[in-house]
Amino acid sequence: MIDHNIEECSTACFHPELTAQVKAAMPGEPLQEELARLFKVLGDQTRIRILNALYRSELCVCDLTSILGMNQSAVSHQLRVLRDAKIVRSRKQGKNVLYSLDDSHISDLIRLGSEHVQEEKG
Amino acid sequence: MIDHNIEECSTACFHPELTAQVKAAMPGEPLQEELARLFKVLGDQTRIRILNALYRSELCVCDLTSILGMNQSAVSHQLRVLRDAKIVRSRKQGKNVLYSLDDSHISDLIRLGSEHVQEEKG
DNA sequence: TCATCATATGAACAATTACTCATATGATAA
DNA sequence: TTATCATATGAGTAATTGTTCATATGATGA
Repeated sequence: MIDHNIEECSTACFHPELTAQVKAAMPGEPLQEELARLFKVLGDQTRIRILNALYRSELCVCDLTSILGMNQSAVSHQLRVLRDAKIVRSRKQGKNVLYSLDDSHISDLIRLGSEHVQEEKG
Repeated sequence: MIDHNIEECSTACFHPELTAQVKAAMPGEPLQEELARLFKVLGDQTRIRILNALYRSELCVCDLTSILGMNQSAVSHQLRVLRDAKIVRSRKQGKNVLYSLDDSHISDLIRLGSEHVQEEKG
């Protein structure tokens, strides 16, 4: 849904050849859309806390409820978001459902992001 | 604003020692909050497209306007979000303002995220 | 079977957000 | 100075989202 009614800068403002080069080198829209969706899922404190917990151990919903200090419904809703994004995986064990991280990339992303955040503070 | 009225599971449901261990090993809340904020900023397709463009070259707002096919106001608003998050940097050159990535961690994050997304497709 | 427990989910609501429109700012050129 | 151009920004709005409440599902044990 890209609007092509661009108000092009009058003359010397923009750099046509550079712009064309960059435009040609850009990743495809579907990839960028999925990438944004991935980051959006990571962009919530509750979900980050869930992932930081699951990074340390496989846990059932009830454990997470206790660790996060949130009610079960809220936790389950966020777990669904993470499951849909294939960031966490679940398996049943009796009455419980155990969750764990689905993908090593995710912990790498969290590690890298944490480094950035920590360095920025200094 | 953590609610401590947790409905603790009756008995054998949750694993107290494990839960305590994980709780103790969790990163501090401020770090997790900032991390979530960082990912939230990355979690928008327009901003991802801006970053993918700036990854390839320093560009003025007008260039970005052309590359993204969006109007100047929308681009400037998103650039502000990125500037506030210290993800991009700007410098004046005549009437133009040139933007570039502020931090190498960001391109690493985008690279890593892209890998994840691409592998997931297969 | 029925009761209970852990988890999942739909609806509703408040808060946030990305875009548009209009206008302001600040630099250059005449 | 005044006009013009590139960019920034405030207000308004539609869409999205995180939480809560109530309820459903599905497994276990009696």
